[in-house]
Order: sequence, then structure tokens, then C-alpha cells
Amino acid sequence: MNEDKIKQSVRNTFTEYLHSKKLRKTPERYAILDKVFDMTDHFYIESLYSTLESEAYHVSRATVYNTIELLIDCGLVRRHQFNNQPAQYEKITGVGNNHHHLICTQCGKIKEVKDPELIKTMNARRYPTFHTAYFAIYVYGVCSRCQRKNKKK
Amino acid sequence: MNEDKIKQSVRNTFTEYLHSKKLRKTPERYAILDKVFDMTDHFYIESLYSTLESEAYHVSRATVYNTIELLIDCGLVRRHQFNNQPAQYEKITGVGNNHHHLICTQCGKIKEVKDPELIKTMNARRYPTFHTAYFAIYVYGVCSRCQRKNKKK
DNA sequence: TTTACTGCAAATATTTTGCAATATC
DNA sequence: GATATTGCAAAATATTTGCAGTAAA
Repeated sequence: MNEDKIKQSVRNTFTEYLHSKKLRKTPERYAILDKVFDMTDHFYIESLYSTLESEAYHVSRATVYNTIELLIDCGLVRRHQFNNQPAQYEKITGVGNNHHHLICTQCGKIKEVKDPELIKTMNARRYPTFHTAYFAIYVYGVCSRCQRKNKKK
Repeated sequence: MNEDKIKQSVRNTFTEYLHSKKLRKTPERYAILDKVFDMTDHFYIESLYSTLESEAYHVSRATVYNTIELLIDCGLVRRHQFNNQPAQYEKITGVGNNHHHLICTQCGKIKEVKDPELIKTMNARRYPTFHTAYFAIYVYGVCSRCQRKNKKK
């Protein structure tokens, strides 16, 4: 699926969601959705906001915060929060869970890794009385770069 | 292992850590460590701080923040952060990873669940060039209480 | 025409920082 | 005695909120 088709598909998802919740289909919301899906990596509210600004599309921060909340609610975006850094977000394309995160406790760098077997195992898990929607796996440790740095000392 | 023995053991761990990093062994640090290990559940900096205050042991918030950072660094405490709530912490006793978390996306309630098989699977994972220290698994969904609430509507 | 949504600015809340006083090593 | 750590207050930062104006339905 190419980028345009993905965007069209997520726009449809969003439209359905807005419709079902009786929320309004404003140009701001679609502009934000589009920029979110231009992002190739994790992003912050601030980076999303300034990307929009840099392209001369002005929306208030309040609207960015508000819209991201909607995108999370309809499953198009997920939030991550590490240490006491500002919240990070990532777009969700296709199947919700297909990777997880390695987080370096020294430099804070985050790497996505695919591990289909583990994902399969996780998907098979059931917890009584709990309706699972999705999950997140964070592996903490020391990345190769920091390992090398440590050796030098 | 009873509570006193656990406390003695974590005090030793902390002392070794402070020693190895050439940090000072202040009474404030040990008082905070002790209160952390009195906590039976997840806690906030603020709840830890006010517990100390209520027992007439005064430390500044800055010291609480600073000490928690040390406890995380030496593996006695872990941080969690959901939504945009303040950071939550939990003490780590014995083996680091023996439970994971179910988080209700509606009411925000967090439940710890044991799932030894899954933990075993996770512990067996290896990621090239990455030195794993520990991991966290968060399962998001709707708890039983909220499921019932939703049905009523 | 109704009222949900937007932008802006102010408010809130958590965490961090600067600095003088104190206590550990 | 040197300096790491503390307490306090102020600052920084991220996010939320109130409100008046605008636009979607």
C-alpha cells in the first residue's frame, strides 16, 4: 500500500470515528491527521506543531493536543512516555502491534524492533474479565553506542 | 523473607550502590528508601512526600526526586507513566520482572498480573548489540467494572 | 440556528534548578 | 577542610482550561 492510499484509508477511519461520535469534521483535524502520517518516527506535540507552522498551516497547540487525543481514541496513534520527557506519539498503520521498543537507559534512544514470534505470543494472551485492546512492550538496557562509550572510560 | 529482612537487604544494596558511585550515605536517603519499601502499591512522588511529612520526617521534595532517581539507577525502583498523569513508581523486590500491568483505557485503573510463562518467554529474548536490563509490558483495554458501566448505557 | 470547535492567553501541575547553609567523608 | 547534599523558593516545562469568536451541521 503506497503513502497516498494509506492516508486515504486513515482519513476514512477518522471520518467514520468522528461520525460515530457525532464530532465535527473540521479542516484542522484533517490537517493534523495528515501531518501525523507524514511523520516517519516518534514525534512530540511540539514537533508536530512546528511542522505545521513551518508549512504555514496554523493551528493552536490546544487543537493539536485535542486532536491527538481523538486519534488515540480511534486507534490511529499511540502515546509513549519515558523518563520525564514530554509524551511521544507514533502513528499506527495496519495491524496495531507489529513491533516493540528498546530503550537505552543511558542516552534515552529508542529503537523499534520487530519480533513476530513474541507479538504472536502476546496476542494469544487472554486475561479474565479484561478486554484487551492492544499492548506495549518496552525493553530497557544499554544500546551498542553507549556500551562502546562505557568501555573507553 | 519477612519485611524486616527485605528492608535490610535493600539497604545493603543501596549502601553498596552509593559506595560504588562515591555518593554520600545521608539519613534522608535511607529514610526515603525505607518509606518506598513500606509502600504496598504504585505511588507518586507526592504520596511518598506526604507519607514522610505525616510521620514528621521532613525532607524537601527536591530530595525525594533526587533520591528516587538514585533508587531507579540501582534497580530498586521502577518508573511508570501513563496518559499524562504524574509519574508512578513501584519498589522492586527480589527478581526484577515477575508481573506486568493491565491498564484500563477508560478509568485508568492499573492491575498487576502474574504471568510466569510470558515472563519466561520475555527473559529468553535476546536483541543483538543491546544489553537488556529489564522490561515492562503494558496491556491496554477495558476492565470489568467499565465493561459493566458501558452495558448500562 | 445551534452549539461544537478554535485560538489565545492564563492557569495548573509536575519537575528542575540556583543558591546558601549544613553535614558527610 | 573540601565538597556533596540538603531545603527552600523560584524557574522551567508540558498540558489543561476558560472564554469569546467562528464555523460545521
